[in-house]
Amino acid sequence: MPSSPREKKTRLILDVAIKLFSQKGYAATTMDDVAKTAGISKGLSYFYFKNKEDLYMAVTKKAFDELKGVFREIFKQKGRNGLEMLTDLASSYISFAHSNSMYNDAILNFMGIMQQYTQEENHGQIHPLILESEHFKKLLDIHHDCGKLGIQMVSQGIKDGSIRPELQPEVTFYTVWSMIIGYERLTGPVAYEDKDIKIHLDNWKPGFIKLLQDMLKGTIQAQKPQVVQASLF
Amino acid sequence: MPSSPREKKTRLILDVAIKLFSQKGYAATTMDDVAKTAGISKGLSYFYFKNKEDLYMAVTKKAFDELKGVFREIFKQKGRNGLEMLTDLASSYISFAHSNSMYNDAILNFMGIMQQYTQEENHGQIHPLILESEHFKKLLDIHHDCGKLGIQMVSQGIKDGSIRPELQPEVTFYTVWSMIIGYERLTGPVAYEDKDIKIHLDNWKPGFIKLLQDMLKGTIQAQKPQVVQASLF
DNA sequence: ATAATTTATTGACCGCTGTTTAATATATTT
DNA sequence: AAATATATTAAACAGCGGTCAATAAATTAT
Repeated sequence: MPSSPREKKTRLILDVAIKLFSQKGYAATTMDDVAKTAGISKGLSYFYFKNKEDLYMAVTKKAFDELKGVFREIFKQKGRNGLEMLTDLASSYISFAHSNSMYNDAILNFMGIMQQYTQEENHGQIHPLILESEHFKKLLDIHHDCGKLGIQMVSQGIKDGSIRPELQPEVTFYTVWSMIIGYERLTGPVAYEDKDIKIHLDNWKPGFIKLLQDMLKGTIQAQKPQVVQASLF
Repeated sequence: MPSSPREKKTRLILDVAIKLFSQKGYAATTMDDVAKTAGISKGLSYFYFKNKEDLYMAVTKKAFDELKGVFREIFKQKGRNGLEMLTDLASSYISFAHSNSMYNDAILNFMGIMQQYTQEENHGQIHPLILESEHFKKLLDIHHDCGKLGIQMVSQGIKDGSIRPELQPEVTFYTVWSMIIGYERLTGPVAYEDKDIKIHLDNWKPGFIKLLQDMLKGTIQAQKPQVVQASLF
């Protein structure tokens, strides 16, 4: 890791951006702000990053790098079946999103852009500079890598019998992923008291995880989970 | 419905905003744009709406009104069990979001704001003018109404035996709601071709719905669904 | 070593856009 | 008809993203 002076300064700006976005949010953070905090002129920021969105995409890439790390960490641990992996994934993502809500926002934002990107009719709504961003292209790949890892977890679960066999791994994973993403969007707002119906959702998570597991185990309780790797212990 | 001249002009601006936001997106639509298209001066827009975000909140309220309509429509139909209602809800929301992606964006955006709103540490990140917006307060209520209707659907399903009885309606509904919200965020991006793993998700929806139903029916297949109301036909 | 060229860096400036405001016209009430 | 409240406008303001010409620093070539 030689880390050229150029890379160093890029990182400096990036770190400042991460800090400020976390503190004040993306919209409320100005480019003057970033430059000032980094101790450089505003113009120089635009030498290292094409524009504000490009900087945000760089931050988003950082977020996805960490997310992919979570996926890989879970996947590489031995002695656990697919169901346990996916349970862990849900749990870990929730922790991840809570400990770093700015990263979560960035990920969700990117998914929104991707959605428009894949819908012809709304293609033009995306700021053209985003699509040119090098980071954006990389992000498409990283996102896809996460998907592949998740699908492999489901496949693993089907093999080891912890997940019911008739499911299609791709469909199943993305359904699980939907749940997780959606949970994060709702997890705060739902804790809203009411007179008519008592909503006790301070601890919604266990019920959520339970439902997720039941969905994966399925209606047929026939086959017993057989751990593929007893391994190591 | 007297519809005073003031209400009329408010509606006019709102309709123009809906049209422009749908065409160009919220960010790319300027207030000059809105005013010009509505045939009024820009300053007048600020007489009817506090600011741009307030206008967006008004648009978001329209979106939630329609959404609540979907919830109520499904709930009031007789002769259907809870599971069918929730299945229909998922299906209808997906259609709703596809036919009007701007409304979907507005709803998702609002959920993001709510999330920050309920997290003390990020409270300050919300633009203070949003919280002052009359529409924002109303939105909190409408969102809650939707939640109540959804919870009642689950309760109904437990009563009529179409949903497994040990579930907590609140937790279950919000888990279902998470799935739906998450699905919409992912539904485009996922259709991404790959060499290693073939992902055929052009028609992910049926699998998604199937998993949702299985989750609700649960592992115990014992009791047969008994339709509560045969009614009317 | 020195010239030439590429890479960093600055600060001033531009234009757009959300927002405000003073002035004014129109409608409503007294 | 006066007084008051409601609409409406045009101009101006301020902040921010983004650009650019000038220049300094570093690197390469001669």
